[in-house]
Amino acid sequence: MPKQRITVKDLLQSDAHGTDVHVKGWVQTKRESKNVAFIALNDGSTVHHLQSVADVAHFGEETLKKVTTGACLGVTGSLVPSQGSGQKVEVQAKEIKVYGTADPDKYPLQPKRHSMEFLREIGHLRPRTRTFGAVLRIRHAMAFAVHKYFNDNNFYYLHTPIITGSDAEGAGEMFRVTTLDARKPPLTDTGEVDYKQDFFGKATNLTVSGQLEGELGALALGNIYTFGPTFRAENSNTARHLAEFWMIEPEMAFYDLEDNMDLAEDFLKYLIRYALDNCTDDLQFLESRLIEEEKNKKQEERSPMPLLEKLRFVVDNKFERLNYTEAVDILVRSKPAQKGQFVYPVKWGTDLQSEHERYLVEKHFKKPVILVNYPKEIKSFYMKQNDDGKTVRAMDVLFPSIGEIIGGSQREEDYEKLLGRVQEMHIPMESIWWYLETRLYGTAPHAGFGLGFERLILFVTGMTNIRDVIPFPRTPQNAEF
RNA sequence: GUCGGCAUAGCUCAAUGGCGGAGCAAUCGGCUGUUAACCGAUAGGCUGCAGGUUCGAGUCCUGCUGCCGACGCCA
Repeated sequence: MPKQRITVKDLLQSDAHGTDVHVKGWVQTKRESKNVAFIALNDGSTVHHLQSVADVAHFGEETLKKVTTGACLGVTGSLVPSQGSGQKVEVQAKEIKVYGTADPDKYPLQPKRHSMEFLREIGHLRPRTRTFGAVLRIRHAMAFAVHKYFNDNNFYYLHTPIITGSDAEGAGEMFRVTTLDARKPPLTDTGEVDYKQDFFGKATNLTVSGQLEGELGALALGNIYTFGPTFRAENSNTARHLAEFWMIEPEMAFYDLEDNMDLAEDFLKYLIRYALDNCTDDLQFLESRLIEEEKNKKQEERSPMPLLEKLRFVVDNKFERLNYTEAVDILVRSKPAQKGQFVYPVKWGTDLQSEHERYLVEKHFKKPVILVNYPKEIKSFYMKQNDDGKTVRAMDVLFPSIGEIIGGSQREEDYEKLLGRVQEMHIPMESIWWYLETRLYGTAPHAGFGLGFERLILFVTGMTNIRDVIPFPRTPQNAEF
């Protein structure tokens, strides 16, 4: 008897008929008739189940009674061609070891479709569903592909701090990190909380972006990227926002905005192609799941194309690139604007609303769009100013249905211009001096961007809520599991 | 945070202001190999919580709580 466990994935590809195998996993369903029971087993290695066949007389009721949906089993048996049509091979069971039963009266997962809302309530068990298994395997593959892409292209993985003392980026509200007694913190003479007595001797927060530190890396190592958790204490309640999410932020010395766009497009296409090449089974499962789900929807609410076709479409087509100013022109002349169908008016100088971005991506161009050269007033202080005095070298990559997937820019490398913006925006020198010094000593043109990892996974998996593409979502009023 | 919607069996959902139901799951039985098996039966409920209107409230009204969707902030 082989002691080594073989995964369901390997088993299903095997043609070593007649050999004994040992497989372990969780029961998805059991179908039983008088003489024979069929146990569908899943071990997380693939979206497919293994069918193991158990002779009722051989095992007896006592054992088979414990084999219920959710139970964990070890099955030893002979790998044989399947008599049924659903699978090529199956395991004719000789021994069944029950590692853990799952009381069928209480186990919440059933062999049926559950709503995503219900599965969020049982976050500790939802990885056992096929849908979450598929999403989590794809998530893993995408994380691996991120590292592979950058490693193959000579980028260094830079670990930027998670606890930070700077509030410079202004990307959003921050979570305070402190060891002070929340009930009676030490106070200064003026009655403020005295963070000099805190653990780090100053006020600290969880990072909202690794970019500023990333720039330090790029201005020494050339090309770097970060890939880590990021925290925003915004009270955002949408299907696209998390309080804790993972962000990928490459930063490149000697890149201008064009280079930055080229990298962003190539990177996204590489990742999606990687999923198409390496996650075929999971993507096919998610695609058919989506088609099934959309049968209940009206024609106009259904996706314009199936998941795999949508992914191939993005890989095969060049992203549309245009200036913010051009985008505003298109929007002003658009049908919805003329008919007054936009909730928000389109005007040069204001940020584009979701409805405007969606119109450009989904109706006008019908493909990903990169918008560049935004008005400086609506963008961050560190972005390189254009000669027109009005715009900065910012870029947003917009994807269908999820909107902004990447935000980036060429950085301002001129010390005086950067200092000017810092002063205009009243950023305290004691929190930003080190950043400014990079422009004082051997400054260089450079650029970078941030890719929201979960937004990428949303797009690749076709899932609709960002809470369902991260194992343990953190959102306002929810830090369960 | 703003606006809107929803809350009924373990799950997904029905029920004109008038006796709370179905499918799935569970339990029991049947079935010669099934594919989210099939057939028969059984059991399962403080209709989210607190008030109010009414002869009568799951249904109408008020408040609270939770969830969902859209929007804002962004990635």
